[in-house]
Amino acid sequence: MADVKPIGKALFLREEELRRGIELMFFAYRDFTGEADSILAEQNMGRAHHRAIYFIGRNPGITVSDLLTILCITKQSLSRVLSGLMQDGYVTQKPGATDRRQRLLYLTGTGIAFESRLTSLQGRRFAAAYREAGVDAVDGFQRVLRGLLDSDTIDQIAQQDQTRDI
Amino acid sequence: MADVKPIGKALFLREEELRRGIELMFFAYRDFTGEADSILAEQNMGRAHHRAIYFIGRNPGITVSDLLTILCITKQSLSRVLSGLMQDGYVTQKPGATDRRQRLLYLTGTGIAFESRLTSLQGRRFAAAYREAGVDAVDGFQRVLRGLLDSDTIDQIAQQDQTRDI
DNA sequence: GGTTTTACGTCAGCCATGTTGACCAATATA
DNA sequence: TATATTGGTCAACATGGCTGACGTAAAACC
Repeated sequence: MADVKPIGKALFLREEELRRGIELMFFAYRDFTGEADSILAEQNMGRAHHRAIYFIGRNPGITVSDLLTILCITKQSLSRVLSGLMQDGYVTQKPGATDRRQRLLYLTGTGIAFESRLTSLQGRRFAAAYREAGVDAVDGFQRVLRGLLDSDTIDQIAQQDQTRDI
Repeated sequence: MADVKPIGKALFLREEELRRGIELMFFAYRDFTGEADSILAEQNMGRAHHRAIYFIGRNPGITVSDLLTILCITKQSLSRVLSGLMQDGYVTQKPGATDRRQRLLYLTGTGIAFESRLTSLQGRRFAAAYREAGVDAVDGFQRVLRGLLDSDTIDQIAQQDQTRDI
């Protein structure tokens, strides 16, 4: 029976492997974010706050519209989160030097400390996974993840890298 | 200057690599789920429905409590989603043969077709990423993702695999 | 056989985070 | 000066998490 339909068997294995990838993505993302989520909850924040803090910390002086482009949410959703973060003293803004309509976003000292706490937590998880899996695995991991991206996202990441390297 | 603090430099590269992982996870997960999200939206469903449909399809006859264990959400959250799915004819339940308190969950024909549509969409994305990245990369990808999991999740996945192989 | 535990459902209400649409102010630019 | 852009804000809504309380049927146990 097993030898009669080698093609069917191959397809079955293929689907099984694809499902394994889908499921691993789900579980890994959940566990990866879960740890940070509980720290955020202590400060009455959610993932939306985390994302804003992370990308402001990563791109100090980023404009609101650039942050919107990265996060792919509406202005209103971001605005709500940002007002909270500014009120609680994690983020400050200052008008753009050339274009004074822009409000460039920065983390405060508190914000920097908090970002660092969250990122090192997630970083430790990654470091452990990388260490277990080995260097070659890390390369493969990143290659596959990049392959999962929309082409828009790829462009966007490339652009961000350029901006940082100036 | 670059040669004076090789350790600092190494740490910088390390942090940069960890951040790259964190960001790739965020973008890849978003893009990976985004495509399915828009199909789900057409049927007035969200990701919660997708997860339920997926895991019921993957484990036909699963009990509500086992599904809760997989999803890690509250009974009430799942209940809301399941009632909707049963009302709309994607899912049916039947009492357990040995334990009649249990309500074993199954996809209907409609449910199977819908699950298949969503999974093949996500599967195609994975297949493309796997193809681009190569076989070794896929192995590395899966090893790193498994390294990101909580130990509870690892046990849980192992147990699911056993159940399916019976 | 009676008690306790388990599996599941349901009602009410809260919160975070996403959405749309409309509208306003300041400023840059053609 | 007219128009476009950047950003904020208000109202209203949906989804999907959560808690707590309570009910019911069936299984398990003493």
